Amino acid sequence: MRFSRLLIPTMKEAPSDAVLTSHILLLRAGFIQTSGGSGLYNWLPLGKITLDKVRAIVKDELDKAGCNEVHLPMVTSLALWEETGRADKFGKELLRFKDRHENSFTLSPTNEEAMVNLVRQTVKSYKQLPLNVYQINWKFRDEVRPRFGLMRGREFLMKDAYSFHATTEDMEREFALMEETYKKIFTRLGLDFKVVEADSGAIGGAGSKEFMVLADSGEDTIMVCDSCDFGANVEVVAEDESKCPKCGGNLSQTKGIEAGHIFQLGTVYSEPMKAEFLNENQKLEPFIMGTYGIGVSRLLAGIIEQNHDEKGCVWTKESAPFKVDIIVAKAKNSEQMEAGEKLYAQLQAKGVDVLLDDRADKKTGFGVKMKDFELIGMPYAVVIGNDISEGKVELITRDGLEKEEMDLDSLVETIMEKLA
RNA sequence: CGGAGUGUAGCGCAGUCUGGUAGCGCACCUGGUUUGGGACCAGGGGGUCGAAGGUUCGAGUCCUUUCACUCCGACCA
Repeated sequence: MRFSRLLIPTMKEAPSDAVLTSHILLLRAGFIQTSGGSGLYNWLPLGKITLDKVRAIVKDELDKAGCNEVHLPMVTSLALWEETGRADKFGKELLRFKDRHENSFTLSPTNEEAMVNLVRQTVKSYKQLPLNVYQINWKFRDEVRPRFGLMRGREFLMKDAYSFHATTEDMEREFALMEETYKKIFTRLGLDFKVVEADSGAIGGAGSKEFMVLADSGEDTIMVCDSCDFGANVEVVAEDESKCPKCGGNLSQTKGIEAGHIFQLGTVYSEPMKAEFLNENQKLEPFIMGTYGIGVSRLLAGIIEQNHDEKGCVWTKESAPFKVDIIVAKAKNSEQMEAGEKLYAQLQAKGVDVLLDDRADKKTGFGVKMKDFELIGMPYAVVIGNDISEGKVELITRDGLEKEEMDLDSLVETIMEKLA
């Protein structure tokens, strides 16, 4: 895409009410903007592109693991919530309203009931099991205190998956598969993370694990073992405990952002909702369930909390809105502009997501383009400037801001190697 | 929900104590000069000062009420 045609309102100064690094940078770099209410954000073009990239990675790995993507309405009948008693349990966080016929509804904060409803009216036999259905959809929680930008908004994008099984053993197999799948997703996104034992909270069920993006700004405190892979939220391990319950090693405390959470549910939803299937002995049994969530929009905040410097965002390769920013230093110089256009077409032909900074207005000089590149944080920039007459350009790596002079002839090849 | 703050142009702020015609920087528009690190000069547009009520000849400023937002806490897939 062309910078001149994209709405990218970068700012020198951030709104004074933003305190968290990721919040400040995402606002300043023009990814999101406030939308007139606490915890509500407009997703501007760069933010939408990036969110879609992260979403695509989540979808790709889930589909490979055999999950079925579906879409449920954001508006759920309150009657479903009353079947499990969670209408009361969720309290005011559940935003309720009535339609013109005075029927009660809610904006979905999570969808256990709705998904169980989908399955109970579709799946009748053990032969249809196991089944893992998911959606990536906007959720709404009327948080007591929304804060920190995308970290705790009221509206947020969440991937919520639900698995249905005939036996506990099969559910545990799926739980392990989801843990591996989540590890692949977090690894592809370039995140430093830790899987920890967690409390099941309002969702209920037996075992649960959280995927923590390690960051000092995280809202959760976790205990990690220095000699094995054990980790736990302080909710489930005493904070003063110093020995690992698994191997006896030393525990130390750190902070994390909860970006994923997987649960072994059992029948806590299927029983009250009478979601049952016929087993091979022709007997009705409730589904054994698991549920698996990822805060997709929160992941963006997590990526930036972990990857930034004093100049701006440093997106990881798979999350970046564009992989390469072509900076045409003087857009009115036809030699530079033509070289930029040619490189843009070449990279596009190779399937590289590339941004051409073709801005030619007199306010937007070389300095502005560089500052925007650094603030937005694409992995690479190619500067096409005065040396183009000798066939030379500059390649800048955002992480570390290392610059190297390159021959334009071999540039595409070099970039493809770096992106591989 | 408890505690602490803040609301003045798109963003950052001054002005409020001590009432007297609404200001500054950035951004935006016009013209010119610039052009490898957020340029310069000149001119210009944009405001019911969060809202309502009150005091006063006169309120951004004083009083009352209210709303919104932020931070700390409690809460939280």
